[in-house]
Amino acid sequence: MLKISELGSRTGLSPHTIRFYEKQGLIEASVRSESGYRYYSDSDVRRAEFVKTARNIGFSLEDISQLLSIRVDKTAHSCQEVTDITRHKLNEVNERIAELQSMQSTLQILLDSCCGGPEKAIHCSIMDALEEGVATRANAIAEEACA
Amino acid sequence: MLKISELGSRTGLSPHTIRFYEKQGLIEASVRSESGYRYYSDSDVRRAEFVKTARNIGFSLEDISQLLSIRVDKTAHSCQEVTDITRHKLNEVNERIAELQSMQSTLQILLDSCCGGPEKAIHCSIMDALEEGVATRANAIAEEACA
DNA sequence: CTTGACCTTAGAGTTAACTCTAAGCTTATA
DNA sequence: TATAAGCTTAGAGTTAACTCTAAGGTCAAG
Repeated sequence: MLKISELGSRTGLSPHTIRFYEKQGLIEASVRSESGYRYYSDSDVRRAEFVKTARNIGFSLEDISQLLSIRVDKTAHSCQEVTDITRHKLNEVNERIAELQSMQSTLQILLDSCCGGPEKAIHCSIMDALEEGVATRANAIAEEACA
Repeated sequence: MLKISELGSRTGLSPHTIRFYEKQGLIEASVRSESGYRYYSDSDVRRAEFVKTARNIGFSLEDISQLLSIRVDKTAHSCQEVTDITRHKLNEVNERIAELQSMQSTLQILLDSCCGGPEKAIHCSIMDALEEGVATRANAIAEEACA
């Protein structure tokens, strides 16, 4: 049986975070000492490691909560439920990547357009571009949709 | 002179957001009526549009605040200051993209490994992977660093 | 002169996932 | 037996960027 800080070193979670996860219903110490100390069994540790792994991948605590429900009774759930959660997460990630790539390309274009030197910013092409309204990829799509 | 909701339609910002930006010191109405109504001049509108453009690109309000300081007195600032802000943002965006791509590849691998069908989740390879601790790209890098 | 749309303010609420604080017990070590 | 490290709790604070609410004032049209 591990104490909370020991579980912390096993999983890379801080005791604070472990207590927070408990409040969120994700993990629990199966034993409490008389004085109230949390003690974690092997099975508790595996559950905490599952949570940490899912968290590393990028799942939200809400996603993880669903995955944990499946985990405690796998016969009551299908692979499809698991892939649904995973696919949904992948879609979110893909969308966010697309947004960031749009920003990336705009920022790169701005950087390429400017001398970046000690010159006064009066003729700075980045400032000019911001003044004129730079078309991001997202904007371009929105404008196309209007046309 | 435009009223706040008119500025809103010009810029795509809600009156709420415009007031919020004012509280943050980003924009201001150069005229207030006796009754307190905000009235925005052409110059105010251009400033608000500048803010919106920068926001679309992905700059934080803090970044924009700096860009606006440069904007009001370009002779006191250099192109380098502008590119520094831009490059810093690009670095952030690149880092975030790398993180998300790591998640993306892990999620894709998980999805490819699972049947996704109506089968009971007992032998679900995604659940198994989460149980065993999936190595994300970030993890792999961290583990290499330790070895 | 009333209706309805719009404006004002201060301040609270939202989201996610922590992160920390204070005040007080418990436990292990020297 | 001191001392320090570690544990407990409830609850507040953090971050960014909004977003909304309540209570009331203003203005244009009919």
